[in-house]
Amino acid sequence: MLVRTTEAARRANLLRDFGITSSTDHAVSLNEFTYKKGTEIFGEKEPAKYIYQVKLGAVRTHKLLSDGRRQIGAFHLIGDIFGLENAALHRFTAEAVVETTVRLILRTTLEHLAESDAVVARNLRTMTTSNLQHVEDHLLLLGRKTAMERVAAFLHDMSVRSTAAGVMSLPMSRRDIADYLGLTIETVSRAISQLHADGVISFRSNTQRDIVVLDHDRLTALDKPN
Amino acid sequence: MLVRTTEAARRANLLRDFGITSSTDHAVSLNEFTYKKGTEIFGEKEPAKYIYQVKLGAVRTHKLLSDGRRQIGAFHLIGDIFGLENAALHRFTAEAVVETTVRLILRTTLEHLAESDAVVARNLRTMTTSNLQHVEDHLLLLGRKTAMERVAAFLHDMSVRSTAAGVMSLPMSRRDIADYLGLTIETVSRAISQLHADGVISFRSNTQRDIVVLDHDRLTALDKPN
DNA sequence: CGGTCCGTTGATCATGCTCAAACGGAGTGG
DNA sequence: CCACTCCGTTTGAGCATGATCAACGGACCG
Repeated sequence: MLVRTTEAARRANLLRDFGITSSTDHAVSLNEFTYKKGTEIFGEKEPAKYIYQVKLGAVRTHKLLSDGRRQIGAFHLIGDIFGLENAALHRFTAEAVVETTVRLILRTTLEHLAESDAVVARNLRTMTTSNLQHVEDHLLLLGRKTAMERVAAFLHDMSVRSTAAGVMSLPMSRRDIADYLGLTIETVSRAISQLHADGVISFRSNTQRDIVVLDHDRLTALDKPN
Repeated sequence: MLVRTTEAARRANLLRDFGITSSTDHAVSLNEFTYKKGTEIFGEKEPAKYIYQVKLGAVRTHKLLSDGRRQIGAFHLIGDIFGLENAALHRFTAEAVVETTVRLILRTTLEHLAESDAVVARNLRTMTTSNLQHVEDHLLLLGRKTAMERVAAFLHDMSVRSTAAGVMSLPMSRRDIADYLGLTIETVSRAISQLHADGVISFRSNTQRDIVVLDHDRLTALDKPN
């Protein structure tokens, strides 16, 4: 009995770790899996069997045109949920940007849970909504913002999301950033160089992936408010 | 008693008209309202009090940058639901493209209904999902497609959605189309002229807003498949 | 130490934007 | 009924932003 109680508590904790609160205790199986850099986690149009949370690393989701042009929809950092589709099939391909460990939860489990537990259902809707909000904001960026505004918005967003102190370490390549912002790698590189020359950002260590935001206000000013 | 039953039946029918099926009968108040061409139905960041369905006319939803640049997120035609945010505030401004009549339903009513009725909840989720899908596909268009591909995709989509026969009547202006596709009115106009010159489409009547798709295959070929 | 990958920088190009003018319905008033 | 204006659209000419093509350099890795 004691064992069963402990096990239920552990599962409840795992569920809570997944960012999903429940009004009652439920048995939910949570597994972990690690993907090497660049490998596919799930493909577009595959059945959406699991919902994922990034435990360690970073994930990108993208769509492709037949000739190889790529649009990255979002980057998912530690703690973020992804693969939550509310549909039978995934609508993006998900890949590990770097070596990445994810937690998995069966979609059917969560949906079944949502049927009986309004709190879980509400949580799922909230997550879908924040997905939607991000994508909607990205529409405006892709449709109407200049290259510099896009890069500034990206750095600002990453800075807010990933930094505790002033340094952020971008796990993704210039190509990934370019495909996220609807630009080329050269344009992204030039914009970042410009920001550096203007004293808005600086680089830390030997790699180009650690960026310090020196002038946060100037960065946000470059990204036109909406 | 008979009166009450009839009233319940009427309400159930209205709910069904709204595209929301319910497992049981519920009292749902449905109102209609008509907006003049160009008027605002709701504004960005306003409380999302109602959910809407287009009964007659057409609606556009948009976001603005501070300097007036506009991104239209979607056009809603007859039968379409809009304003379904799953959040406290609207994230787009909605305006009537032409004189438009909408059906309204209180968001709280629907949400309350969804709490107890899993079928309603599922329907709401399905609608949110199709919103999400449309926006995600639009990301790819705005980030990676050429002007001609965008216009072709737009005409194809409108043709599929609004046409019974071969003629579609576009209710929105070139400016609206441009702001939807992330282009300028001149570029949209040139692309449409090009399609006309190439014999892919033709114009009906005296106005420029009735378009006949002559070569559906060639139109879809111009929009790269994804 | 050679090779590869990734990012930067430079030079040129092209797609789509800007500016400008003309066109053509729709509506209005003489 | 016709002239007039207004407004949205088309078309043209030149321009600019960002793409393309190319070369270089540093980091990493065998």
